[in-house]
Amino acid sequence: MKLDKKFYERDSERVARKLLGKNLIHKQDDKIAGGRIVETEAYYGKEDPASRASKKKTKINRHMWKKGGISLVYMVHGNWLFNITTEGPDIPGAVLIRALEPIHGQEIMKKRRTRSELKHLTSGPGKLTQALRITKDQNDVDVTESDNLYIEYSNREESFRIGTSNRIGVSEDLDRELRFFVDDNRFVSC
DNA sequence: CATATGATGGACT
DNA sequence: GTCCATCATATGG
Repeated sequence: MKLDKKFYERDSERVARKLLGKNLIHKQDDKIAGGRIVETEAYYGKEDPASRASKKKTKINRHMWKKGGISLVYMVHGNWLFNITTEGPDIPGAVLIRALEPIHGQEIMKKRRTRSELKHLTSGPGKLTQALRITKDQNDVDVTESDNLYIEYSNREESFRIGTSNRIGVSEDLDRELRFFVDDNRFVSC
């Protein structure tokens, strides 16, 4: 079952924590690829110096101000990064998906990554977009409506410890731990 | 136009 | 651990 609008229209930290253990799916050209989310980061608005929404709206970040549940894809250091917007209209926020445990379409993901070790398929924010073939074509998609790009509840009972840390790779972070990951999972990026 | 800038990854020591 | 190739955007002339 897909996560609905209500799931995303909450505080970013809450959404980031709750996304752990859910499955991210992307279908394209009859091929399905995806996996279990094991690492996320929460971003806020003007008060968050690390956020794309801390400055003015641009063509790329403008949908952080829209309703929750919209995909936000942009390029950093030659890699596409995949986020989902949180909160309601006019409250900017997003959650970055940083790592997955590969589940669906392992063979197609190996080809796209030109790597065969499971460990290196989706264990980082730029790696998972390559593996799932997420680019700016998948930007600004309503993931509560799409049948090709969405997040669904796991069908197995989930029980895991959540680890936290500061966010990775940001030059100016808040005095809060806004990175969340499934403790002891081998696909967490670092 | 030209250039600076990353919410990174991979190769290497 | 260190180094640097990467490339779409944003911004200023």
